[in-house]
Amino acid sequence: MANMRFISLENPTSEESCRIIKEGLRKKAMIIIFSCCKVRYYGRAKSRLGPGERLIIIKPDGSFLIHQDRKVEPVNWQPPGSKAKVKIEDGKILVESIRRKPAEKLMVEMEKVHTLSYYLVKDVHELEVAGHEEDMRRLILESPDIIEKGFRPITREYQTSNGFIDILGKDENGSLMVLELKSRRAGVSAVRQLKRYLEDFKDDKHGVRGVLVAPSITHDARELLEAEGLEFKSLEPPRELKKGYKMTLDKFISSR
Amino acid sequence: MANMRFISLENPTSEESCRIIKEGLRKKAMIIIFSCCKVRYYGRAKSRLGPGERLIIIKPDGSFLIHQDRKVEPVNWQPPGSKAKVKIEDGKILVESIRRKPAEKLMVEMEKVHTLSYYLVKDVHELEVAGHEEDMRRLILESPDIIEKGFRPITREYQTSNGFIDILGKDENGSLMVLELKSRRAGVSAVRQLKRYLEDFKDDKHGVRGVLVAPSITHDARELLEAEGLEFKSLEPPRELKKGYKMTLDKFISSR
DNA sequence: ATATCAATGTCGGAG
DNA sequence: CTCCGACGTTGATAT
Repeated sequence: MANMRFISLENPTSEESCRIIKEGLRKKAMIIIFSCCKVRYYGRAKSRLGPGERLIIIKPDGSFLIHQDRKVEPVNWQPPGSKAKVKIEDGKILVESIRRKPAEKLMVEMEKVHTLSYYLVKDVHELEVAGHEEDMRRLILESPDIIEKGFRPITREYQTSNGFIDILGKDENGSLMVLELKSRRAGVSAVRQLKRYLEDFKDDKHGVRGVLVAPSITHDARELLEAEGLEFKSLEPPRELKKGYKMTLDKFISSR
Repeated sequence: MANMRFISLENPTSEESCRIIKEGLRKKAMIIIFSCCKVRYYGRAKSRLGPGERLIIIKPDGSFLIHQDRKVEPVNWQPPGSKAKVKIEDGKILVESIRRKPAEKLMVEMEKVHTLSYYLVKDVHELEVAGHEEDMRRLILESPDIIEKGFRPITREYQTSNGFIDILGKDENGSLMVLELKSRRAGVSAVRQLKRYLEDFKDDKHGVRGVLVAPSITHDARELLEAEGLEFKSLEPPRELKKGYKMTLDKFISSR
């Protein structure tokens, strides 16, 4: 059993639970508890959750999650870097997690632990994702003609008094073009954002074109856009994952 | 054992795992799996996650979470309403979760299941929270003098061409006041938002005051605010939970 | 179903 | 450390 990478208990006593949770915290394990509990939180906001059965997760990095049987979001949580402590009070297990700045405290009082386990986790891989606004930006900078024939980018992240323009460029006639990128369906707020950027250029002699670039646009946004004399260019964010990147990197490292 | 509200297995075979997961899905249980797995996702974006040990949660409402040993957010997930299926392929367990609209698919391929359990969850309570923007709004509408002596709200959620104003009112001299509320430290984006709302009123004869109401403000936001002739009022969101609300409601229901 | 907006948003990157 | 903006944001509410 010396090799055991995890421990799992059913219906442990409070004393057993307390001991195992402490052990898990000391070993920087991922601790999983299914129990009937009450929860209180105080910090940026304040909350209270009456008794019920929930899943509690304490991660090696200090992240602390309490999940109900619905929704993707935890009902209560603490971020990475938080410090957890456990003790017994009136025969019940109390788990606290504290964050220093901002000062926040999460308190879990367990009536009954159904299962308790901890795991010494081996996981080195990071998620690889494609399809973000940044992927669109790269695509446009590499292949500007995707926007329209003759489009030439000048800068990315150009600062105006109303925030940063995603891409600034010129069309084939030399007129300035301000591109606002959205990786998802664009709403009126995206149009308003584009409109604000253009305020800095309203004295430009050649005239300036504002172009919203997104996979699609809502009805209201389209109306506002046209009323403001702006343009829409439909573009899907590229969803290409780099092929074999990690493999190559691994090879490089192991072959040195 | 007929009363058993949960099942928990250590190092189950693929066949056992598949059977138990199916059973859990059928019973609308909360399924918890700790396993070495690879993950792929395709939908609004696309992602790939190489092999590693992770915690997988399938909730009765269809929510599907994959948690690594760090961070609060799941590395991959599906929202409530998604449909999960499980099968064995090449001796490995494949779990898929599909969402119809937008079309999204999550695929988990498990190399080795360390623990597998499911729970028939009893949890009726909802979280009670205080400290939101809405709590600030209520406080101001109930006690307008908190903003300044003589302040009188006219409407909440007043619509402009640039979105909804949180609270519109008048000061003791009859000048219009536009309040923008933030329950957290306000940044430049909050000031820009307030600035936009005021555009609709720039022709007002009495002059209009724009007031950002938040517990604090960033340095840059303060500078922009002052340059634009706007004001800042420091106000903490009240963090008062209703006392004994549920108790009273329960009593009411049980006493009918 | 769609659109809008708050959130203990979380998270990453830049200054 | 703070600040700023993107996110497969999620979740709730109003239309």
